[in-house]
Amino acid sequence: MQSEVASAIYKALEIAKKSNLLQCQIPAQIILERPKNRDHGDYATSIALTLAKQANLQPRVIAQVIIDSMNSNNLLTPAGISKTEIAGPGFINIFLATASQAAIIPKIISTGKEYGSSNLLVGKKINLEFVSANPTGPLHLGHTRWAAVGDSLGRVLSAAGAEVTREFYVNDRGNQMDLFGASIRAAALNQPRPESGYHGEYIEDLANQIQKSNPDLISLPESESIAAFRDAGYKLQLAQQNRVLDNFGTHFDVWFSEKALYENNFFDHSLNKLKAQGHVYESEGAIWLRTTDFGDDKDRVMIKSDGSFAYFASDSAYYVSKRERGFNLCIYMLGADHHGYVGRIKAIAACAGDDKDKDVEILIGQMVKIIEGGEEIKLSKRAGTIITLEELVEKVGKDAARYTLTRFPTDTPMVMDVDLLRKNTNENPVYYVQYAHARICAVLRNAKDYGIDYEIKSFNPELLVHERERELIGLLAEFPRIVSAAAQAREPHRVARYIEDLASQYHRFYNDCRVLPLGDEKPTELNSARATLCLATAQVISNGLDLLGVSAPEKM
RNA sequence: GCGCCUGUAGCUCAGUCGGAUAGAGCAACUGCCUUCUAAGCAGUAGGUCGCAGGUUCGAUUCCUGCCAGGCGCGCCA
Repeated sequence: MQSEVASAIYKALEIAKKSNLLQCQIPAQIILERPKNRDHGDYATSIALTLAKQANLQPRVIAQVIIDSMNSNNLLTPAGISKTEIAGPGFINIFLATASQAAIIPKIISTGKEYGSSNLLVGKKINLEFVSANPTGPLHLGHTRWAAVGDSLGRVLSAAGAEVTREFYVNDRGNQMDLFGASIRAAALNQPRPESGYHGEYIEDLANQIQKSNPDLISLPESESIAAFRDAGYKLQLAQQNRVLDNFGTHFDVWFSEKALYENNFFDHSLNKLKAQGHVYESEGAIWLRTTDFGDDKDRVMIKSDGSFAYFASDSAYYVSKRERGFNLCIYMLGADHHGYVGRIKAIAACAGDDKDKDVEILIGQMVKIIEGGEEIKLSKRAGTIITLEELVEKVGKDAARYTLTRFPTDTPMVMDVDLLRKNTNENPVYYVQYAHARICAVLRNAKDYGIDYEIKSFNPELLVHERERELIGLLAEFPRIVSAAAQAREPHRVARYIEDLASQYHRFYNDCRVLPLGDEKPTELNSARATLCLATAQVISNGLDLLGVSAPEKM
């Protein structure tokens, strides 16, 4: 409906311009908004206000010209418009005819799971990198935020037509890995762990497991033994992360090994590529990338003066790898403690000859705090430091954890209240939304028992005239727009906020509009039409929850 | 010192092409179930949108400065 309305306005403007009633440039897109206030119609546009200046006319005069043009050229009825009015400084409020508004219902049902999808990002091949935790310990809260939001963003981008690869970068080389190996070995020997090593309880678990399956490692010469413990521990820990993420509903397409960047001369290849662009130089015995050419604070060392690779070497080669694997957009999701990397990653892209504003995007996730019993939880037995993903899921369940983490924009620090997430009331938005879905399913089960026919083919759109019905339908029609906007802005939380609105709107409808017959009444066409509306609503809630990776239960 | 993020109701937070009377949940108060799931709905109350300027028909939204809080500024990974 929306596009019909927009094009009707567009045509009206064109005609008015042709007949010299208006002198202005017609914008390519007519923006329709949903007014907050229902009295302002189903849609409203401020087009007359924005054109006022260049047309050199009062906004209200322009609005009148547009409306006259729509009237005299018979544009209203075909677009499903029943009424227009000019309001305030020059808004045009648009009211839809019942039947044309309700036409979205069968469309939703027949489109099913695909309703909300678009081709907005068709042709975009996106590398979505998130979590990328070091394989030296369990995933903690910061990772958890990305595990939820990143996965959801992947779903939203896919729904917008993009081809998305979810990627986890495994830092499987370097000092940290060696410290990790030494820590496990120390635990196996019952010796004190290295000063700056790893101290969580899980290190002992790893040591025990390795001892059990490979009792010989302990007796190897020290450096070999550390390496052996490192490699064995790394495999176990990575598998543990994989398993936990899997339980969480977050699945990666690629687990990319940092070590692999140094195999088959790939690093040299990527270095040559950067050299060819002219931003590599040597100084004080080290090899540098001149990232300051592109706004970074300082140049970065790739190969240290002792000949070893700096971490940044991997970053640069990794970027080259992504681009060579055919991705035309690389999205990095980083924790706030890494936001200092934004400049240098962008600079790598630019040094590789890419457009740092278009080919790379970096999303920063702010910190997550978790409170229970009114106090912040800081300690985790397992990790030795902060609470883990696994522990969070044990406490509140997968759905509540995922939902809560995805319903806030990532650039805001957030507080999770464990006690609240365990509540089954509308304090807890997950249950609020899921409950709406379960409620609809119950109504539909009962409708079936009544023999009420809510198939598309018997749907009569003229009957849904109640204010609550119209509001609900209007909101259902918004869903594709919400998903597209969420994809465009890389903000999956918009989907969450939308389904909360939708759930609320459904509950209001449910309260005021009886779906099923009362007592001995015989089912009417209105019962059917309302049941069909219920079915469409359930579909949209379910699609929305699915984009967040949260289940849509049929019973609660 | 420099950079990024944040500041909206008592609390937790929404509010991007700048739009009409700034919203939701909780907490407080008042109603609604012998009939669809009350895990729900309706109502009352609650605000100098951090502060001060600027841009314009119009600013919570854009720009500048300031104040407050969080985080980051290695030839570590």
